[in-house]
Amino acid sequence: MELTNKQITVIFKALCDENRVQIFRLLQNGEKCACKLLEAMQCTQPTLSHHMKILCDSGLVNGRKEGKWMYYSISAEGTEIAVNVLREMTKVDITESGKCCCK
Amino acid sequence: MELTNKQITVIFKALCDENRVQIFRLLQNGEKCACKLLEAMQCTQPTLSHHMKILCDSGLVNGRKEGKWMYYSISAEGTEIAVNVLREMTKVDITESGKCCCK
DNA sequence: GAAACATATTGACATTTTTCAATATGCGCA
DNA sequence: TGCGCATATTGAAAAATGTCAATATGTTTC
Repeated sequence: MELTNKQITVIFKALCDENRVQIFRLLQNGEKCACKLLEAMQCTQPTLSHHMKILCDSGLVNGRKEGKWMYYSISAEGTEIAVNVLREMTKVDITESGKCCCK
Repeated sequence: MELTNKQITVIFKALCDENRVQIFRLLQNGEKCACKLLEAMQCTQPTLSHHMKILCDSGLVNGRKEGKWMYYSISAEGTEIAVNVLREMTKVDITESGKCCCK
């Protein structure tokens, strides 16, 4: 379960764009298909598709294909991992004696 | 305590860059001055300064000036806020009846 | 099979981000 | 005061990211 720094950035890149934050908001009340998301967003279909790819690659969103429709939802597992990673990397652990000194 | 989408992206942008992830790692065992961080990083001083600005602006890192030295540390409050924001925005809340349907 | 539809991919362009060299600022000390 | 050191800022170039029009892929229906 040890992620590289690179993998960590992939997770948080998902949350770095205002449009993608808005997409999370739209997914909070359940799974939505791409066309519904597109209606609500102010972007073109290829742009939405691009954002959904980044979201899915981050693991925070799941994609499910059903016929010609694509359904997206927030991933409970991905979310859990992201919270744990954030917690882990911001955890302060002062085991070394003393603090940094420059004098 | 309601953050805008823009403000949320500022928080997570801090975690979007491999160098900044590495900086978090360096700060995990306590406050460090800029010169110590610079020693450990593979970048120039202006680049480090730039990353530290982004980290401080995100609220995840605190900066403290002491004479000509600058000390940085992980912010417990900022970390707490970031975890809460992440939790909040990935929380699924199905209050609306039924799911999205495209047919 | 062909037409209609939903979504993905490609390629080009614009914007943002990262990086560094050069320079500025601010502090301590002789 | 003036020098040396630590850090910040500026400006420019390179790299990454976001965006769209055009096109491709895959699915359903007739």
